[in-house]
Amino acid sequence: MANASPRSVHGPSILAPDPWAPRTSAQGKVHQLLSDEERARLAVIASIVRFKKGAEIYREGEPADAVFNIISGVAKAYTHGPGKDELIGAFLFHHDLFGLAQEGRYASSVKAVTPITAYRIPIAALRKRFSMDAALEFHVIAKLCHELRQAQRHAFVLASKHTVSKLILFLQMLEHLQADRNEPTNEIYLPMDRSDISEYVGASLSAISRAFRTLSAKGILKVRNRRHVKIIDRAAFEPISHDVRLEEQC
Amino acid sequence: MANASPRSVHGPSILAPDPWAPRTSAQGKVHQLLSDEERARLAVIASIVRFKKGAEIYREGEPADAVFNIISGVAKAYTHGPGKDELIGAFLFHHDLFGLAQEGRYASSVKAVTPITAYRIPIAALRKRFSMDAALEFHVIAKLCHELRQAQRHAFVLASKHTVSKLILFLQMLEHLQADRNEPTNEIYLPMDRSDISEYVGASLSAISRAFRTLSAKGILKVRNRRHVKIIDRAAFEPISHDVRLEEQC
DNA sequence: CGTTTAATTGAGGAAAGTCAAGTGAAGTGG
DNA sequence: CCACTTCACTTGACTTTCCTCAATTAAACG
Repeated sequence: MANASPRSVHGPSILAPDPWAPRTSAQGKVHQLLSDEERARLAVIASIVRFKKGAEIYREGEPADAVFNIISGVAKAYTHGPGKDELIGAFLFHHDLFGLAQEGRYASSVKAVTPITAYRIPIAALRKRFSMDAALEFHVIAKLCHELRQAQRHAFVLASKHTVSKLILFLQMLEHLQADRNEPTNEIYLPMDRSDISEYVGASLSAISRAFRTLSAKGILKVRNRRHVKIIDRAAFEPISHDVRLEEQC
Repeated sequence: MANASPRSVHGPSILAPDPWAPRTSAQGKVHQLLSDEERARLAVIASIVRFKKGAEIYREGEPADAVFNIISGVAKAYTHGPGKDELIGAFLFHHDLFGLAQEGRYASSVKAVTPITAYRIPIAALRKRFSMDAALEFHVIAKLCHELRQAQRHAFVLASKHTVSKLILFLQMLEHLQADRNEPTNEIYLPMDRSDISEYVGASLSAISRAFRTLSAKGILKVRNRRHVKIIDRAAFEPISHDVRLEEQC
């Protein structure tokens, strides 16, 4: 039920805008970066794996022997900080690529937020393909640029001072991602629970709860249920995002 | 005076660990990812540019026609958030690569923190090289992975709750980067001013000032002058990083 | 239908933000 | 070389927000 499944699954799929695409061509559009041929070739070296909700896909520090490409479901990448608490670094959706390593070991842990289906591509095989297929490499570069920008947005969320702003920015991110995946955007779907959100935006669980309350009390947002919210007052939603006091609007 | 200049400048230089390096080989080491040959080839299409301290190298949203590779000096990448204030996304040092684009436009602005010397590589030419040189592409992938991890660390800094922790994490990052560049690490050099630091770690200018004061009052740190600090009590410095209350140590 | 997990809400206290004033250092020009 | 201007940084007082801890309520699961 998670994500729309493609009509025919050809193989691994990377979806991202080309960072250097000429400005004349379709802007702001995400493209399938792999040709059917490439996907088919990758499919040969990939296997399909499944994970139950909450399952750990891999753990930080483990030897990295494969990368993953999500077919359906949502995962979270998190890392155990120097201290005790964790920080969720990213949520991973359909088409996302993860498992990139550092010194041969995974740099973060990944856990399934919903049931996951994914391609598992052994690194050795992938690397071999790299040396034979320059286009594939380039597409991975494009994807990485995309992830880098995503990380930049995350930084923005973390940097906002007020929890309400964090939440708005977070919801906007989700909405954009949803749009990129061609899913309906009249409502925002929250696959993760409140505590995941709080760990992602850098706030306490209670603060998130209160922020939802504030936004819905002001009629900016409607919380249909735990997993579905709808933007009512988009005018208030969009620009306010960042640090403008919402209080002034009453 | 900024950074040590290489004996002979062959051309652009990318320094990063190979993300998938076998565990048997030198771990944790950064490598020059480009062969002399590659650097020479890149040098042909690159030009050397200079910027004064404080100069804007490019601005967010401008058409991206070149990437840069720092020879000496320090720059900062920042972005104007949805609202009014800016967020510094990264500090860029010797060997760093920046100017990667989104939809043909720069995703952030970059300004020189100290005087800068850099290679400027036109994208068109670079892309052409990509299609002929798979190894080069792979090295860019490695560098991007490295930047991604750096962004992850930044997220950690932003996510810590107490300013003192943010500052410690930040200083640790600088120290590691310094070590990677084979510079002396008995003292940490801060090329940027306090306000840059505050924008990077997500705190107010005053808070940073107070955090320095706190650390130096506790004898953990010695602030020799605005740009140079020395870790005195490393035992307190290392583990405490994250959110453990420093107060408990008194 | 009871049990477990997720989310909300309340109260108190600590930390950081803002605003504004004061201090120190660096750089300029005479 | 020194006085002056300017900019960077520090410090203080006050306000606000968020975190912590704990108690409830609501929803999911068997």
